[in-house]
Amino acid sequence: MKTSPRIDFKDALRGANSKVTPGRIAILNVLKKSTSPVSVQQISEKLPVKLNQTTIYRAIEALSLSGIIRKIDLGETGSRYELSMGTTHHHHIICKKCGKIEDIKNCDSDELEKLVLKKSVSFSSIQDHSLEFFGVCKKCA
Amino acid sequence: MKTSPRIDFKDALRGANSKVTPGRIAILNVLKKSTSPVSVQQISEKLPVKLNQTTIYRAIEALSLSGIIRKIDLGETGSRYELSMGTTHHHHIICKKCGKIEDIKNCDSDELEKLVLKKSVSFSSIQDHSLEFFGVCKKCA
DNA sequence: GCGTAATTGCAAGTGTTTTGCGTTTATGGT
DNA sequence: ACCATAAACGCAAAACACTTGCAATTACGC
Repeated sequence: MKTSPRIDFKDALRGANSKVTPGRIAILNVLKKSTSPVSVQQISEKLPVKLNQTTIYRAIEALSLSGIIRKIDLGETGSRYELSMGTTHHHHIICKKCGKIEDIKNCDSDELEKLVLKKSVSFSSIQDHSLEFFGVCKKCA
Repeated sequence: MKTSPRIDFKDALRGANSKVTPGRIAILNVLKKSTSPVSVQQISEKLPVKLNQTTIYRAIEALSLSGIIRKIDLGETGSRYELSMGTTHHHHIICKKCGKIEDIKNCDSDELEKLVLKKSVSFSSIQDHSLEFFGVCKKCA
């Protein structure tokens, strides 16, 4: 009997050699509740307990490095973050009018990376890629 | 007899209802000379005549809006810019070690956008996308 | 419980981009 | 060529995103 693939933040933190602190758990819970990538500002606002912004930045850095969360760049001034564990690599589509963000899943990214590597003249490996689409959502159309 | 598709910055500016000023021409020439997207800082340094940074930012904004240049986001702190006119849409691959940036051309982006639009549940159109790859170049491998 | 290294808070600093405002300049009409 | 005027510019200051140094606190293995 398989246990359901529940996300255990404590285990994830321990696995990353990070201390389990209330602040980090709180940040991860904010990301968990969010349906799309959130900014540092938004994380700060949604936190049930106030955390110093330096602490948030440092937590985010640690969580990013250990792969628990993912940094998302949408061409805005600041970066956004989303939970990485428990989710597969995916892309986003952003409405240029209202800012709505939707996930795009099941794109064959491996194929894409292979193709790009073949086209490149001076690269030997690809580790990652970011692919973001910008358009207009149905509500704004 | 076809005239070669030379880039005329003055015409482009006039076509965008922008004044033709030495500053803007200078900025465009910096971008023209550059082989990869450049930061505002880099633009400022490469300028043959010193321009106030506010002026650079405002020029960049105008040039972006009129589609003469393109904003490129590589997950760094600031944004980069490249000439849009005279080039076709393309992607980039960035070396995580040395920062080298190479253009990736001839990716079938239209196909990709069509596919993504089909997968999306709440979007009705796609205007643009950004696709950046991160890896290691041969020199750094 | 205790010791220690990791984490946090605070204050200050850096880098990027924006805003307000008064001056200068490009350009269309004469 | 001149003039009017809207656009562009320079300067100073501010807003915003993020980083750093350091001292105080806390998680966690023993």
